[in-house]
Amino acid sequence: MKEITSQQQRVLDCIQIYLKKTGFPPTRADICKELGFKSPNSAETHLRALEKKGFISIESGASRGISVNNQNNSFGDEYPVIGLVAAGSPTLAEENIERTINCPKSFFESGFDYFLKVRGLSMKDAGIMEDDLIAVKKTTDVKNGDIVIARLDDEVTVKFFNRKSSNIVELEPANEDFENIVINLESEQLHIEGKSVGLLRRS
Amino acid sequence: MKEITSQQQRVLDCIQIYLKKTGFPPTRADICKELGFKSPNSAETHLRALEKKGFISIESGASRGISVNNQNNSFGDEYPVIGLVAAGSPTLAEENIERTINCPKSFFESGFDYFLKVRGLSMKDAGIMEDDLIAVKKTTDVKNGDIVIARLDDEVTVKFFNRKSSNIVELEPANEDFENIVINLESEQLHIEGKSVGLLRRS
DNA sequence: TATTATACTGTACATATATTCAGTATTTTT
DNA sequence: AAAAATACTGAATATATGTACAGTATAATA
Repeated sequence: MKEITSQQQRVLDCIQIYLKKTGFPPTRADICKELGFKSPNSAETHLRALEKKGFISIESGASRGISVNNQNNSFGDEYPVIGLVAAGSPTLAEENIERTINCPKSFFESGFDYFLKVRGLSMKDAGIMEDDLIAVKKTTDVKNGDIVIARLDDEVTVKFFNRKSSNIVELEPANEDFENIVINLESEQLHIEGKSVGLLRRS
Repeated sequence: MKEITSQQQRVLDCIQIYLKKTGFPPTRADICKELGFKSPNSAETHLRALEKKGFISIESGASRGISVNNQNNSFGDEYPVIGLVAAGSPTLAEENIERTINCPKSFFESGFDYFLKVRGLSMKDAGIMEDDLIAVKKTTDVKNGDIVIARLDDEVTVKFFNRKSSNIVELEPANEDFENIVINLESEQLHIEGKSVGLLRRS
């Protein structure tokens, strides 16, 4: 993102204010009226400069086809909420999507991919309760102590990850009533779906 | 707001999806293309119906001049994050605002007013851990069992609310290591700041 | 039973709008 | 010193787009 000039900043501000006020972007003429330009080409050239520098995108030919490239304050993404199905189909299968939640990707620091609805209390001492929504980032890059979403055969589970040796992994619950799951990677298959990067509770 | 028909809902959804995807509203032709209509007038009549029912506004003559009448704008609002100061100044004083989080008001079902950053583990069995952010709705209308943000003298605390009788209120922690706080309203002042309507954890 | 709302197709057209071309002038970069 | 970027005015134009008009048909309402 190159440097913006003061006039280009005025145009960019104008677009955003117009958007907030009306719900749709301005035309070249609107920008001229707002900023006192007398030719639509004044707005046009500024728009092209802003596009070139990456601040906006312009859809060619479309009227009011301006969109501001701002990931900070745009709530634009629908993230699926997935039930913790005990057995069966892969995690992101459509039939498992209960609903979606509108939330910016940056809402959880390292970004995330979906929400997982928690069943049971096996992680209660880590503050994860029934029906909580865990923000899951899809990754296999997990460290000891991470809360991971793991699949053993067809069972999906949320536990602390703890690699004991190159072949032995322990999945540890945060609840006295549950026991550690010890996995020998030579004889058993462990699939790491992702790790928890946050939590959302709506009560 | 009158009742919406299923087709009108499809058109409304189409507008919002288009907005999310492109950053600007669709034309009549865009809606037709998306929903399979063969005449722009199909979109037009649906739009007029949606306008009449109050779901959208249309600026006459303006291309793509559609705005969705939605109280939670695509831009979220900035909500303050407040530290749980053990003693002193009123909760929403500016010097207590650590930072803000951009989030739509409707993110927690009943709406909320600010985030409270939790200190200590007195509510750990309710799944509330250190540094968690509680979404607080400012209200004095609380029921037994609600998690309330209460102020006793200058001390702010988060506990379960339990009214024992007209004069006696108990504030109950969710942790064996802590004890109930019994308040006689005749001799002591209890101020209910609000109640928890959700929780956000970023780890 | 008449009327209104819903739900479309299809055509037509005025105008809203993007976009190009022709200039002028100043500042910044190479 | 030449080239490129910035910052405009002004006019022209192709087309993108809203919107009206003419139909058809069904369901809901008064």
